[in-house]
Amino acid sequence: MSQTLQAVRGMNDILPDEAEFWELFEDTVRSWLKAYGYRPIRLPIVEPTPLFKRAIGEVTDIVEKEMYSFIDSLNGEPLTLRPEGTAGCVRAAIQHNLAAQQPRRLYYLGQMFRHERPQKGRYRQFHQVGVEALGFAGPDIDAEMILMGARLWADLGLDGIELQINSLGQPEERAQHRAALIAYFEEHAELLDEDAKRRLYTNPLRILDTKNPALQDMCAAAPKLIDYLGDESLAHFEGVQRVLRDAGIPYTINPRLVRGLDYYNLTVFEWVTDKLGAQGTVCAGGRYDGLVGQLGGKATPACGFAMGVERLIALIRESGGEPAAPAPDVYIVHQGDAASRLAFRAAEGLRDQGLNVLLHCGGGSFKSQMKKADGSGATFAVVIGDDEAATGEAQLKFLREEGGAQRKLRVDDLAGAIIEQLIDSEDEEE
RNA sequence: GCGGCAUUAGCUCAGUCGGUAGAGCACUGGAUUGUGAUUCCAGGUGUCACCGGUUCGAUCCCGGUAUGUCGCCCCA
Repeated sequence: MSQTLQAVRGMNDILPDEAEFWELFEDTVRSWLKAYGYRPIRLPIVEPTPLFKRAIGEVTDIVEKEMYSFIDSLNGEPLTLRPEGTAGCVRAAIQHNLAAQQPRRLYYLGQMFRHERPQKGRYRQFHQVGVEALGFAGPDIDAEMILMGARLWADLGLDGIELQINSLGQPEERAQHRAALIAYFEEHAELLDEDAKRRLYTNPLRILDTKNPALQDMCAAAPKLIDYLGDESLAHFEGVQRVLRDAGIPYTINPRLVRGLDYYNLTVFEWVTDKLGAQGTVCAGGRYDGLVGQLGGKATPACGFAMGVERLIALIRESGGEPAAPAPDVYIVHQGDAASRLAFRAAEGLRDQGLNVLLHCGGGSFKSQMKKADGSGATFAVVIGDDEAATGEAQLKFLREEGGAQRKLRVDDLAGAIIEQLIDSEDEEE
């Protein structure tokens, strides 16, 4: 294995077997999004670096140490490979006034980049489906987004994905809580470990997430954000929960659920599985009412979430999902110049009728060609040799049974015969 | 970014107490010079991840690097 000809660490090739599986996944996702009225938006992978600093927050891990940022050597512009999708989506919405007249439901799908240490479910280039709703203020859209998740898991045949929700309140409520929290931790400074000390003034909420057992009792008694929420925030949170209860969606309120990005307020939620090891969050999001204004747009309430495609696909695999390799309807076997010319004509004629056709290329004996025909999974083989070519005919052989029947037909009659038999066998299956 | 474990054929893996390596699957050809999946026969397709050290000799021992993996961190 040469060291120079390798993909960049943490950036994976998705080979055909896997890629077909991805396409099936994407088909499911697109029709699911359509069912909720979401429309696609396609955004650049590269954005100006300041966009992410302003949107995500200067002191977050993402911005501090995980972004692929560089200076465009041709014009000196600071650019960054997008580490998440919301910032770019909001930038586009502001630039094109998307939410000015009416609320918008938008989605996108594509790669994101973060320079983290690769691990299962965590790669440097990874893919997300992002879903954003701009211009909706009430808890109804938050709740609908959560219901969407539940439906998608069902559509994908997944279970055991658990919902956690929390409310971060409004910035001023968070600020009060944060001050109280820092004061509380300062009182217990002698208990704090190095990690906690590092975060004390940058991201004290994260201390609550500690896995250090020595800190957990102290954290359990720390000031709770929910006690700092005002009536409006509490009502919003209750509004979300009422829809969840009506829909019969089980959830747990996780007061320690904090987002890694600064722009969230009010509702935050996460869908988590315990089947993927350390990277168990497959979908997460929340409300970000301040972001549009913060990025220079007219104040617009907003809510969104993102799903990790690699993680969901790993989970589908974990649950026994296997891609059914798509097989052609027909494999055309041929030998000799005249036969080859007739084979091309036959292949295009069959494709005209909507059939999927693999035309054998590369020569070889009938025997080896028949092996490839079988290996392709095709339902039929069409065999054309000198004899058939002389009369404009072809042998049509059914491959999906032992010693499959074979009959000679005019090339122009192949499509009709094949389609007829395909329909018959579909009827039998039903 | 930190720590543990791993890396042998296209794939899944075995093996060599240090003497340059094997199985299954897959693949190629043949068993009827025009027919597959079954069966039989033949074929190894490999820088034993890379670089260096120890040694008469290293795939094996040691060090470094790369990549993967598990956990930490972080997060989708």
